[in-house]
Amino acid sequence: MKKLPRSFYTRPTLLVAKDLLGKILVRQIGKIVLAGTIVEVEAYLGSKDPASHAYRGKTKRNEVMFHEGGHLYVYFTYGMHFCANVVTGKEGVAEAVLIRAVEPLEGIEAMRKNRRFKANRVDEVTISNGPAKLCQAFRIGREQNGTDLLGAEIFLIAEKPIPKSSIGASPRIGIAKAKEHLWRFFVKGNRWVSR
DNA sequence: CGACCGATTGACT
DNA sequence: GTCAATCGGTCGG
Repeated sequence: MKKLPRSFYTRPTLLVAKDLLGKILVRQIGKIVLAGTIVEVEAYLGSKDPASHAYRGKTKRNEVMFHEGGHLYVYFTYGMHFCANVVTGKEGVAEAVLIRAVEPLEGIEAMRKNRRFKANRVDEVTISNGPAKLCQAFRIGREQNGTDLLGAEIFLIAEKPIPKSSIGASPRIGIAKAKEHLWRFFVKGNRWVSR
């Protein structure tokens, strides 16, 4: 049960993305603890990546992407959804990894309550098998943008690594540009992986 | 300014 | 499978 150190996040983004698989996302809300295993991610490489929010430089919205690795970048999209990214690399490097899916471990009933829409349609898989779904379940929104992942509110803990043979790669989902890159990584066969 | 559209989801045919 | 929801960012005039 060890919190990942800053040095985990400041490494090259594609490396961090693959290593995030299998790590446990922990969210403390007062006395409530929510936790889940990360099973699907996508890397966004800032200035090198036309699909990244930071491709055209720093703005008010994407400024957290330029922070030192180990912060949380939360953005609002489609007029109703939030998505959470782990910022990677050194200060000034606008790279991040989108957390696309987690397998719930702890606080599952609280997560279910946090989800909007008809609760009877939220089963154990759909509770957190997508980037905006897990943000609802973990109560991550505007206020969590910029959160330091070395703090007490939101952090990651190490687990035994996923074997390389169990990690799949594919093009990223839902983007129009840079589809040639296989920058989506997921745990093969895991039920919470989206699609 | 105005028009367009997005790192998505849930509802419905 | 198709489509609306809903709003802030981005880009063109």
